Amino acid sequence: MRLKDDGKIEAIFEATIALTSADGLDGLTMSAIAKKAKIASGTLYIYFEGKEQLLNELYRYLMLKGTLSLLPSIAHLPLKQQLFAIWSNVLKFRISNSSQVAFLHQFRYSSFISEESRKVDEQFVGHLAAFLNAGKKEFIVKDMDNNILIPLMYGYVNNLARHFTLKKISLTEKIIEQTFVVCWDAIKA
Amino acid sequence: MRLKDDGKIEAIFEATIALTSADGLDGLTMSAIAKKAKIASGTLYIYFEGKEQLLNELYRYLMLKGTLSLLPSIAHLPLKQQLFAIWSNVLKFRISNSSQVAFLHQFRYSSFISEESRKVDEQFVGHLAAFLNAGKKEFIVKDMDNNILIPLMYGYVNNLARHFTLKKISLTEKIIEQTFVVCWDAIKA
Amino acid sequence: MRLKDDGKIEAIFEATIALTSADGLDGLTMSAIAKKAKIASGTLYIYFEGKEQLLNELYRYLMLKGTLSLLPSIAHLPLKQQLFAIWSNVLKFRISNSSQVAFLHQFRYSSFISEESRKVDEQFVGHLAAFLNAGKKEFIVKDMDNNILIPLMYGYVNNLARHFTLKKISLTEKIIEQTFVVCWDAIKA
Amino acid sequence: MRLKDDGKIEAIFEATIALTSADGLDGLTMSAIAKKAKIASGTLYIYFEGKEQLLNELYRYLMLKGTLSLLPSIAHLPLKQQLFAIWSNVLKFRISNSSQVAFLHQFRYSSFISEESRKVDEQFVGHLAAFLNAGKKEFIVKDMDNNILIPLMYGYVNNLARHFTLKKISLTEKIIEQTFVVCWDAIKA
DNA sequence: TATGAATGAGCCTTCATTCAT
DNA sequence: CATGAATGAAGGCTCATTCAT
Repeated sequence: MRLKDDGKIEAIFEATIALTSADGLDGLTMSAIAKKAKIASGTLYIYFEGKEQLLNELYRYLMLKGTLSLLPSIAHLPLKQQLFAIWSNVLKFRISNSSQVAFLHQFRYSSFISEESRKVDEQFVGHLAAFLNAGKKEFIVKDMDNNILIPLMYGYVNNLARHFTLKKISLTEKIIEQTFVVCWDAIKA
Repeated sequence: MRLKDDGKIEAIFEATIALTSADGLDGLTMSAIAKKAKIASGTLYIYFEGKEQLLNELYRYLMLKGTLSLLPSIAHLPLKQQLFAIWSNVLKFRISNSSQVAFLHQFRYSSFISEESRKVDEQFVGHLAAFLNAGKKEFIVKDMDNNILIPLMYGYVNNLARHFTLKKISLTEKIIEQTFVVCWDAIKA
Repeated sequence: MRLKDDGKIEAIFEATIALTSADGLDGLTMSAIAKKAKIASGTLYIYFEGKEQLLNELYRYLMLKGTLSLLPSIAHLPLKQQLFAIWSNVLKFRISNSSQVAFLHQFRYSSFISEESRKVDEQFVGHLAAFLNAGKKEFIVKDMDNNILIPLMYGYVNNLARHFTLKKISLTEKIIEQTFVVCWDAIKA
Repeated sequence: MRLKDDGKIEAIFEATIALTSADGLDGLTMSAIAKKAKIASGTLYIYFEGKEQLLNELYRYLMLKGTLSLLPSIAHLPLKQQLFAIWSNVLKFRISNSSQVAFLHQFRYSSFISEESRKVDEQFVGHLAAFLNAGKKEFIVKDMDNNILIPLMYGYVNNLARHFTLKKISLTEKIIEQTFVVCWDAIKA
C-alpha cells in the first residue's frame, strides 16, 4: 500500500463501504469498487495487494478512526460519566455512519477477516474491560466476569445501531440517555 | 421409484451449516454442500430451487425449529420466571449450536436474505415485545419504548453466544443466572 | 421402439412438435416432452433409445405420414395435373400443420439428424425427379438438370409455407392456383 | 494498455461460423468458440454480452455485409438485368460461403433470434418487393401479390445454395444463368 | 411397464488478478 | 503510475440418462 495518498485510498474505501452497504459483501467486486472510485480496476492492485488486504485494511481503518478514536475520553470525570461520554459517542457515530457499520458487521463474520484484524476488536474490548475493572474496584460495577458484562455493552450498541438504522428511527438526546440508563442498570452493582 | 427422502434435506442443511461455519458464507459452494451431504450436485436442485432458496429455507428452519420453538413457555409462571426460562433456553441453544448461530449471523447480513425471511426475525421480536408490554403493565419493566429494550435482549444473547463460542467458554448454570441478572437489571423498572 | 402403441408414442410426438414449434429445438428437453405427454421422463426411454432417436423417428414419421403420403397420386392424369394435385396437397398440408413444419425445418438443420433420416428427403426428391424426367420426355418441362429444377419446387413450397405461417395468411384455392402458376411457369419448357 | 482489437471480433465470428457449420448450432459452446478463436473464454464477454447477443450480432453482420450489400446495384440497367445481377451476386455469395449460410439457416430457426434480428430479413424482403413492384408497373412481372412472388425468389436461392453445398456441386456461369431463367420465367408476366 | 428421484458431465458466465501499453 | 483488455479457474445450474422401486 502506497503511503503517498492522493485521496485515491479514501475514494476506494468510500466506494467499498457504499457498495457493501448497498449490495452486501457478497456481490462486492473489485471492478465495481474501481468503477465507483473512478479508477481502473488495475489501479486497485497498486494500492492494495488484493481484495482480502483491501477489506482488512478498511476494517482496521474504520475501527481505528471510527470507533477507537471515540474512547480516549476525559479521564478526570467520574467513571459513570466517562462511560456515558463513550456510549453517546459510539452510538451517535454508529448510527450516523450506518453504511460503515453495515460493512463492519458483514466483514467481521466473513471469511476475509485476518487474524490481525480480529485483534483490533480486542483492543476495543480491552478498553471496555479496563473501565469495568475500575468500576468494580469502586464497587459501582457488578462484580462479575467481564465475559459476562462486555457482551452486554458490545451487543447492545451493535444491535441498537442496527435496529435504529433498519427502522429508520433517528437518534435523540433523550433516546441516548434512556439507552444509557438501560446499559448502566445492567452493569451497575 | 425412489421417494423423495426428507433425510436428504436434513443432510443438506447440516452440510450447509457446517461448511458456512467453517469457511464462511462466502466460499460456500453448491458442489461443496452436495459433496458433504453425499449427494450429487444436481440433486440439490430437486429439493431446492437454487442456492438462495436453500439458504433462506435453512434460515427459516433454524429460526423456527431452533429459536422460536423455545418461546411458548409456561404461561402460568410469573413474568420474570417466564423470561428466565426463555433466556436460559435460547442461550443454551445458541451456544450448544454455535455452527447454526454462525450461519444465522452470516446469513442475516448477507444479500441472500429474502424479505420473507426477514419477517421471521420480527416474529421473535414480536414475542419479546409482548413480554415487555406485559411487564410494563405490571410495573416491573421499565416504561420505555420497545425499540430501546428489545435491542438489549436481542443484542445481548447474540453477542453472548458469539463471545462464548469464540472464546470457547462453556456455559454453566451459574453463568446463565448471572447473565440473566444483568439482563433483568437492564430492563426492570 | 415398442410396436405395441398405447397412443403414448403419438402423445410423445405431439408433445415434441408442440414444444419445438413454441420454444425452438434448443430448449427442447426430454422432461418437458414427458410432462407435456403426461408420462414420466423415464418412460421416454422405454419407447426410444434417447433424444436423438426420438427426434429422428419423429422426423421420418412426419415425412412419411405427412409429406410422402401425398405423393402417390392419380397416375392416369396428365403430368401437369398430377403435379398440381401434389402441389396443392403438399401446400395445404404444410400450412395447416405449421407446427410440424417448424419442427421439420429446425430438425433438418440440426446436428441431431442422422444419415438415415437425410435419405428420407431424397425419397421425396426422387419422386419429384421422376415427375420432372417424365415431363422432360414429353417436352413440357425445361430440359435442365434436376439439381436446378428441384430446389425451385422444394424451396418454393417450403418458403411459401413458412411465409404464410409467419404472416398468418390463410390459404385459399385462388392462392394455391396462383402459386402453382408461378411454379409451373418456372419449370415448364 | 491493450486496446480492444477489432480483429478479435472477426476471429470470434469466424470461429462461430466454422463451428456451427461443422457441429450444428446445438453443440456450439462458448468455450469452443473461444478456443477456436484463440482467446480465453472470458474474453468473449468483453466483446459480447453473452451467447445470445454474440449470435444475433453475427447474424446481422452476415446479413448486412454479406447479403444486403449485394443489393444496391446498378440502377441504370433495365430491371431484368438488375435482378440478374442481384441473383448472380447472392447465389455466388451464398454458395462460396456455405458455412455462413449454414449458420444463417440454423440461427434463423433457433430460439436465439431476437425481434430486432428478424427485421433484418424484412429489409431484404423489402428490397425484393420494390423490384417486383417496379416490374409490375412495367408489365414485365406477374401482377400477383408479393406474398406469392417473394417466397419463390427467397426460397429458391436458399434451397439452391443449400442443395449445391450438400451435393458439392460447384457453381458455373452456365448454372447461374439457367437458374435465373427458371426464376425469371416464374415471375415474369 | 412405469415412475421420477438421482446422477454428474458440461454449459454459460463471473470476477480476482495479471500484463501489455 | 495508470489503464482496462485479457485471462482462466471456478461457480451455479441444466438436463440427458440411469436406476431403485
